[in-house]
Amino acid sequence: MSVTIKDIAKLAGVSHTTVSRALNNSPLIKNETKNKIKEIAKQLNYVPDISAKNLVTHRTFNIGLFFSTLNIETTPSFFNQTVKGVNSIIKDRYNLIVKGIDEYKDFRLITPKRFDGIILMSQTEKDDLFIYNVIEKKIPIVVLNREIKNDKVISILTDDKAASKQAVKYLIDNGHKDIAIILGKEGFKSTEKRRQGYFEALVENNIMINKEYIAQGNYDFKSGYIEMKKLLALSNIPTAVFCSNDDMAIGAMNAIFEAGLKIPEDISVMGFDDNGVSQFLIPSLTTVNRHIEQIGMEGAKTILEFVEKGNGNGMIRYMDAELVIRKSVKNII
Amino acid sequence: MSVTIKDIAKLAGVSHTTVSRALNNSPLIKNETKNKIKEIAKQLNYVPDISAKNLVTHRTFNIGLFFSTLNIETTPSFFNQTVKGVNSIIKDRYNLIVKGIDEYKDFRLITPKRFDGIILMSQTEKDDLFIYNVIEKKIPIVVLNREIKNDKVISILTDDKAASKQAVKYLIDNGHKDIAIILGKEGFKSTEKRRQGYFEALVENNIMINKEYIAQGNYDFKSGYIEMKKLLALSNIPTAVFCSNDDMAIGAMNAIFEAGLKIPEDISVMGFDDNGVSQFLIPSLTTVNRHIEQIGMEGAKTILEFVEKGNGNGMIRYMDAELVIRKSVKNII
DNA sequence: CTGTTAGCGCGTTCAG
DNA sequence: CTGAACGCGCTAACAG
Repeated sequence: MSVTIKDIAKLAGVSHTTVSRALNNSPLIKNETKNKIKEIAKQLNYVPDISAKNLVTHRTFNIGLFFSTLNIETTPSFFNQTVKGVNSIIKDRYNLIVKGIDEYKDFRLITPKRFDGIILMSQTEKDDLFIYNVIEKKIPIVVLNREIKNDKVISILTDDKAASKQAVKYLIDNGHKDIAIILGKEGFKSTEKRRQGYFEALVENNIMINKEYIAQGNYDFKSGYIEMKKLLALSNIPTAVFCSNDDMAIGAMNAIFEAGLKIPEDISVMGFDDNGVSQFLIPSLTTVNRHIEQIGMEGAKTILEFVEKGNGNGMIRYMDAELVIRKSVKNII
Repeated sequence: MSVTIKDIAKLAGVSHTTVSRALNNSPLIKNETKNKIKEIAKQLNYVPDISAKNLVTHRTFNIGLFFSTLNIETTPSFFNQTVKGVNSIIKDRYNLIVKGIDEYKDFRLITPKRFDGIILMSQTEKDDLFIYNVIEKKIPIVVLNREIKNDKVISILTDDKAASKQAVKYLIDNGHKDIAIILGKEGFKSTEKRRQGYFEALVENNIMINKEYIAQGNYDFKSGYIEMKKLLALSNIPTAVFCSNDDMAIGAMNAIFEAGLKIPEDISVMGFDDNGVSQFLIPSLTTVNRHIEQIGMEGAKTILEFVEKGNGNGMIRYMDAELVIRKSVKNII
């Protein structure tokens, strides 16, 4: 059997209580005995029995990292960056439990007895049910990527409007005026925010908004392809296209190549997300990096503080995104 | 406070032991009382306290999924597929704890008290230290992606040799004879296996092996680019290149485009891995899919059996890979 | 078939 | 500053 505080107690000639206190750095214990006990613990390679500890402290040292789903809708690099970011903070202090919400039949197993705190990388409104369930059970929660207005939840997300505005501004700075946009999925907040950024950039630069240049995509590869085809069929083809995410940008690029046109010579393409593929495309895609990994890190720091110090007042935090200039946009001035 | 078996016991007018047994489907309990107790438990929304349970059963319901690292060397889609595959089997029965080995300062926290079993997606020999540590502590382990010869560990991996042989055979079937290979990182088992497959395919088809066509890469994008440049500088340029992974294939494609050549018209390119990017390239990359997700699923099934039934005799299982035909290889017959 | 009793390893009163 | 005694919620002997 593994060593317990009792074993240490015997060796140190004290009670197990003293050992417990010493190991937990209680101020009640003399430094001398404390050090002695710690020394013995180290030599015996003592590792606390987490279950026993949890039973009495009501903690678990489990942090849950939930995604709306682990399926195709979650981009690999998005997923990877999030887990990486969170784990880089959590390290071995906590267990990081990675799950898709859709793997749970019901939420009975989501309890404070199983999770000290939860980070949710939320991608759809359907997650709200989950979120309210978690709040109800008084489990600390941080929501990434979506804005949740509730005084119990902390949201951390990119300022999509500012980011897309910056992206479109870059196109304008490169001399483009005929700029089309392929929108994301209808009804999504991010779609709306990115659209707003596009509008604002145009308006602030006195460029008329051309309805023909507004295409309704749905964030997937195929919709980018289809909508781009429509844009190419216009009598007045845009000189640049802002795609609301990289997947659609790739679809659009395919459509452009198929039409026998060149990027960026004939038409410039701007993406959004920096999804990990975009740097390898030919030409490499100019896009917006949302620093997902960093959002994961912030989420982790926040939940730890929440869990350990109880600072859990709801708030919404915006993180900056970064324009990544590569080779799919041409300066036409 | 949450409801415990004692609460149920009171309501049912039995002892808490009986409740425990009933809920665990002990054959010692009459069906009648069993049903009654279960009914009450359901109405009270009873969820067992996992810590208390663990304390006495010495189980944790934690399965660890470890990667060599969560850093850049682990491809996002590789990572994503693995987690997805494993979780699709584990579901909510176990907590899946996802970590990079390099997040642990030492392995003191890796104990049977914290993990019922461990799945290791191993990518380097350095993991052996970790593996032996786990074995020593008698934690059930399944190693994915690397061959571990030890009667305590079950390995599950692709038959790289057969797979690369199949890939090269496809090139040959398409009329190619001047086939170059860009090897993976020196010293890696996979590099060697894939090289062997290449050799065998050529030999069996009576094609002379040309030393000039064997380039030493290291699995990364850049090495593919550099080695391809060298191949293009040959007096006798190959008509096809087999790259030992997709990342290098993408690098090679860039080199080819830079040289003003077309794929597949001027030169055919074959990858290996189907890394998630390859389908979006232009042209899309013909490659070999290793079904990582399925390997994850098998790993999960295996570890569960190991943990729950104790079937843990070391063995090595090979999984089939699949040739994915896309547009980067031309038939030149 | 069911209940009584004990104990898992730890933290926490309450006394000293 | 330290220790004795108790209890967290659960399962496992041992009785009946």
